[in-house]
Amino acid sequence: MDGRGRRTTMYDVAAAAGVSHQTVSRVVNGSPQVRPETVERVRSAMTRLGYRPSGTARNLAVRRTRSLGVVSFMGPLFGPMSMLLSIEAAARRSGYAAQIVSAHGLDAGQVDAVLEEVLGRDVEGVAVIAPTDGQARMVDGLRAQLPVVAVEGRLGDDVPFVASDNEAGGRLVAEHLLDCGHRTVAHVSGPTDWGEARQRTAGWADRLVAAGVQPGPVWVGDWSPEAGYRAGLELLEHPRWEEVGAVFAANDSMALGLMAALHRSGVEVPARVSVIGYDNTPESGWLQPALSTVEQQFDAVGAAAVERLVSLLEGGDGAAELLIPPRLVSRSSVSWHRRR
Amino acid sequence: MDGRGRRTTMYDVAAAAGVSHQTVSRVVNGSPQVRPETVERVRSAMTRLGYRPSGTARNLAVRRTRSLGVVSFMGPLFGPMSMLLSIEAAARRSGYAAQIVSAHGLDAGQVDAVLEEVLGRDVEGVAVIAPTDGQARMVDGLRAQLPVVAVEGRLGDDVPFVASDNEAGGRLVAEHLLDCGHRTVAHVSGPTDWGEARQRTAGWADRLVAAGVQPGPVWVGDWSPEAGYRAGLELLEHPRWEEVGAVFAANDSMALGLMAALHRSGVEVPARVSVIGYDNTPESGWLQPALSTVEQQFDAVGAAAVERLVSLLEGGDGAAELLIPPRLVSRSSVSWHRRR
DNA sequence: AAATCAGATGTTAGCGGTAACCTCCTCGCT
DNA sequence: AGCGAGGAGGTTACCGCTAACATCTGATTT
Repeated sequence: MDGRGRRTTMYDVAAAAGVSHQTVSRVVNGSPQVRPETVERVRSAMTRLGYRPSGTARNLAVRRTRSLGVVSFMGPLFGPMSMLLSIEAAARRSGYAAQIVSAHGLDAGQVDAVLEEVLGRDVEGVAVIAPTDGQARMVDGLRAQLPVVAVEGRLGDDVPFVASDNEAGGRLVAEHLLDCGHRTVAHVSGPTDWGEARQRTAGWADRLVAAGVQPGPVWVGDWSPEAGYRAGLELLEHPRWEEVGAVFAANDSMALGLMAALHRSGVEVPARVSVIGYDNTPESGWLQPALSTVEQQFDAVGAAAVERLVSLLEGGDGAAELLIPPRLVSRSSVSWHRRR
Repeated sequence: MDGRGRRTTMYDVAAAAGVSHQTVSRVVNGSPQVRPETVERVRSAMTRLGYRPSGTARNLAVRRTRSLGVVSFMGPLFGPMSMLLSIEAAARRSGYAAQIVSAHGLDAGQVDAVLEEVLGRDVEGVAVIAPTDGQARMVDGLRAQLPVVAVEGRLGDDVPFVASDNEAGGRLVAEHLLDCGHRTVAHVSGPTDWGEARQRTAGWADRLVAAGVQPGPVWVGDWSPEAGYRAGLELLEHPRWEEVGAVFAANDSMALGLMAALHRSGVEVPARVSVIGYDNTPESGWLQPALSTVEQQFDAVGAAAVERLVSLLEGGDGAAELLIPPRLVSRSSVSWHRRR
């Protein structure tokens, strides 16, 4: 800015350095077509005047913003949060800025406002972290306008989709429990309108059935510790409680609540019943007992999502679907089943 | 975009509706100076052609971007993460977009790159979440260019600063412990180059001293559960361990690790020793025992930060400093001290 | 009926860059 | 000496919008 509030432009620098604005532009963009001494003169004029190029003007001229929208439809849960960060980092590595817009509520008005918002920022593509159903249709308008990739929640068959393989995760859990000799296992699932929750449950059930084991009683929670706690109390009242040797909670928070309920009722984990969670939050290894769980590779998912989006922008066609395998983290909350 | 890749502009819409581009502009911006039927004609042309206004061009013309930079210098810790989200939400409520840039590392090169990045996006102001020292000087260049507000970590005396009142939080802890009859309390602090850590420690120590109690042994951790665990093990070996009736961990994660260590060694919490944390993470109420802790009002801090920044942009002068009081959450990990 | 006025719309000139094309100069070569 | 090539830099025309001012109606005033 100069004295009268006008911003310092290339033309000012050009005048000060005794060259044309185009030469200043060349210097700014590191063109080799400028003599070193000229570069020096321009550089010094720039710092003397405190010049900063206008990204806005540049974007307009080149007709690119190099920015991606990231819309996230939920609060500060561990998973979604980690995704957000990992996408931002991946985008930056690819030379794009991430325009993050997060909406906690999910009502139609909200969703529309968020989409308007992100569209209005001239992003070149959008990654939608939409783990619950019902956002799919609302996002239709978006898809018509620019490349979209769905992360963690499917948005429709024709939208490229990247996620952690929750079905595989569920299977991993079932397998681990079977390996440990468990034949009756209960489950506290996530909300049924979350694709991730359904898939974890499905993978788990499938694997059990494949082994000739009947999936045990199931409770539906909302990811919160409290939901796990309530499920735990009800589990203790369940007619088949005596037979239950293990419980699979669909995330670590619910596993925590569940263990709290069991503990309060004097039920020992893993001596009487094994517990396994999902997420591998930084805390889970330090719970009592240390929680066995499944770790998702958020970084890989975020990187893949950005990569797909960028390839779409560059004219490639995004492969339909990519699932990143999770891995089991075995700790002490699961133990061998001792037949009673 | 039309068939040949040229984007649909106001002029296209204008032509299609038989008006001038300026009238289209008026319609887009909801000017009352346009006849309803004209509005209708323009609107229909817009949807027919799939027109989207270019925010970039608009920003250039009005010479405002209405966006704020938010730079965050650390990883996915609960506190910083919550701040990020709350600032984004507050900014959006005030009509600004938040340009989030987060850097995990802190070396000089990194910091400069991040600042360049955020400056290059034409933000009007910047909120810096810089909880550790050493970023202060690096941010000097920024300050010269545009309004800056520091969040959670002071950036220098002349930079407006908004944070949760950590000293008050420390005092709250000490007071609570004193109220419960504890006279010897140990402390696992955060890293000493975090202002927040130092202030929690200072508030805690001050309050104890004011009550004529000598602050007990102190360990320095890095916020991780593991650090808490190690401190716990060392605490058990400490010559004065017998006298220690309570431990204040500077965040919930370390409190968790600490409790794990105590548990593993057969020390009962809170029967033998009380433990109190800081942060009130969603999980802390469900630990065993439920963790007493201090809750920070991240939403209020974020809102205040944005408010200050916006007021600076509008020519106001930011008040120097604002501290938001935290509140104590009393649960069962702290109990009355029974004199032995 | 001429003058006035306000509402509705059009015209022109930027905003701060980049792209494409053009000019000028110097150097090497025949 | 004449000529072409290429390096260094300048000119001009956009990019897609808004601001400011100009113009044109038709209705109202006198």
